[in-house]
Amino acid sequence: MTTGQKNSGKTTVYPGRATIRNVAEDAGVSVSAVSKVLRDAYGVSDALRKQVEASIEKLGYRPNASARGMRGQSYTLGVLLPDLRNPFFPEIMAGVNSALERTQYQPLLGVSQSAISIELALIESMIDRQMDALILIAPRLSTTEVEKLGKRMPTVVLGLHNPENTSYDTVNNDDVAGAEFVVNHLVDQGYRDITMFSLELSPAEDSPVSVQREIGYERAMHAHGLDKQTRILRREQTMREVQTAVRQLLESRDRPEALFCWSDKIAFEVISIATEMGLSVPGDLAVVGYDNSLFCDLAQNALTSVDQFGQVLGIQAARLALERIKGRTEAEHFLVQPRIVIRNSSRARASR
Amino acid sequence: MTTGQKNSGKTTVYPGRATIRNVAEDAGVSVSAVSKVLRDAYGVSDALRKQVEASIEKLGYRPNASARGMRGQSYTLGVLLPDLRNPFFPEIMAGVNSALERTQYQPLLGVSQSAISIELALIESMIDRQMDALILIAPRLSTTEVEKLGKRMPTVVLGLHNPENTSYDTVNNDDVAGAEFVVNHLVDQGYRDITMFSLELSPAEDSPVSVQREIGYERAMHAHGLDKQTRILRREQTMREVQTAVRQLLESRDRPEALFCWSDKIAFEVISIATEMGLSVPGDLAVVGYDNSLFCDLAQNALTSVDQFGQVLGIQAARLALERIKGRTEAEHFLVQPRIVIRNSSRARASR
DNA sequence: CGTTCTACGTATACCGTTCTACAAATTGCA
DNA sequence: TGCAATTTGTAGAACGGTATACGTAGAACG
Repeated sequence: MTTGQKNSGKTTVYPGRATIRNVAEDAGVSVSAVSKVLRDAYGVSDALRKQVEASIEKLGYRPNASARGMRGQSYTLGVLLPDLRNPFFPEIMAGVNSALERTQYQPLLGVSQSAISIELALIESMIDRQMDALILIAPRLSTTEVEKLGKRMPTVVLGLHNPENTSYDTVNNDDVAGAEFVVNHLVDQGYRDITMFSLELSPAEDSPVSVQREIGYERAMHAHGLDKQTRILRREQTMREVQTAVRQLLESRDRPEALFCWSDKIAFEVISIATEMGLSVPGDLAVVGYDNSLFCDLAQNALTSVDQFGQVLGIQAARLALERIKGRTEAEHFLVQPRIVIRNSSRARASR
Repeated sequence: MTTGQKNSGKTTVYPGRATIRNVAEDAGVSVSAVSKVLRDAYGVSDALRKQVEASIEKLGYRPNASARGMRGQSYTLGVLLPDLRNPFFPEIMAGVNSALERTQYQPLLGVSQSAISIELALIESMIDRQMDALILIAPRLSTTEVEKLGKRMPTVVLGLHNPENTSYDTVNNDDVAGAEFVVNHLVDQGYRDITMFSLELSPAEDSPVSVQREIGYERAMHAHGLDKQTRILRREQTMREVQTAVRQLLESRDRPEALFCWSDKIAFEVISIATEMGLSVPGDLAVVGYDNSLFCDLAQNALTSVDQFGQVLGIQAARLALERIKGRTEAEHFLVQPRIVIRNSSRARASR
């Protein structure tokens, strides 16, 4: 029979809430009038607005986002993060949040665990949920796929350089400049043999930030006449991969004087392994990171790092997303100038 | 009339997608039939199912979650985090994600920035968005408010002990036991003068985890006859508050031998300040944290900490939420037994 | 004074699902 | 064979908003 479902009906266990119709009735006006007030649409007298707003207040009415999503907007922005463990991403979110604070829009996060399959599923699922726009943070997707996505819905991307594309906006810090700052600073402190620890790319990805940072690194090394010392080590981001590579590098005869890591996360790992091996930082090895994340400031790390102003990036991303929703269709590309924050991990090299 | 304007008028710049009607048409069946297949409902022959599934596949159809939300479920779970910067929360999320991986349900995160006003707004906004259930992680809300919420919709709470409540489920680690482990371990290592650094509560909050950990601390200290050494320092979670308090404590004449911090985040800060002051850990001060978060393992921290199995907590929370959605109404309370992970920061005390 | 604007409101057709009520076809059984 | 029971499928009314099309006053204008 299958009649059993006791809580089947729509009334379920949990009580209903005021609808736009209730408000209209209470205010003695039409449903359309209420809708107009809600949307701040044309053709509403002051008196009507007051009237309706009073009823809304009185009934504690809140519009149902699903219903809205069916016809117009859902007032929800989807934000896609690869990983919550990277302390840089929270900064961006803080920016997004603060930019949307006083608007009707609500950002909701999805976490892809750095897996491209989950990333794709998450994007689809956000589209299913009628998100008004998507903010992708450091996506694994290829630029062509993101470009396709941008044609489907308003899209803003952080951490993927591609100024030529037309269908989506980008927000980035100037990774080339950031890397140049690092090399210049290290050279300044007396280091010459500077290796870069970068990210191994899967074939699918094409222009994430690490590539830009490599360009900046190479360019600056070249400018200082250090072509012979130029060395880039690339590894996937898994702990095991990173640890063995770092250990190997630090144990080898030609251990560099300084190591520029493409992210703080890697740099912390480097400090850890160096410490374990009895090497002192910066005495035996200078270390520089990228992101200037929370933990750089702790004395046990004291990590020199490039600050890319995550909050600013987040604020701009939110702004661009809202503009897209409002109707802008030409792509816009925002670039923040980073700064280097100097700490003990790159202190001047003692002359030998 | 109203033939099939394929692009349906208002579809703006972005193209439409297949609807349940398209699928029905393509498969040559009724809309209800397709809906039944989607919901795995009673009264579908094998042949029909095959037929419909083929069309779904062919058209790349995906149900619109907003439309679903209007009638029944939205297949979305809202997860509320106070703060992304705390490295413990990602663990929980990983658990939630993995538990929902193979289901139709999608978890979406909201971040309250540890502000009770944002937390409330976020909860409302998730209700507006027809979330099927809410998972609150370490909420600032009082238990009474959460209780009210639990009557409105399926709710699971992490990090708020209240086994007596009836309207919502809880998932926790045994904080009392965890704190006892810490004290027992420190005593074992030869420490006697053990201070606890805990959390200052606003009047609104009533039983967060820190209180439970205080109870465990006090109980264990008492069991070891260390009532006279029992000392709890409470501070709000802001960096400034914590730093000045720690500095003061470490500078004072009666600096403790060991400091048990209610969270890793605090413990890292303690290590930093101690390092800055020239104190060695554990030589001059043993430090223990709580959460066993990612960075404990780094050699520069080497922080002994209590592992509360965040992933397990997340998995259980997701399970309970799904059960609630399915119709369970009696509250369930899940408790995980934590374990202590011993590292260098609490190494045996050298006898004086 | 008749006509055209403009400002303000309303009626109502959707949007894409779910799910109840019901019809039709098939099966079971005496 | 007749009739009830079961299985399989369909029609169509919601759900709670949005937005178009339209009606109705006054005001402005010639």
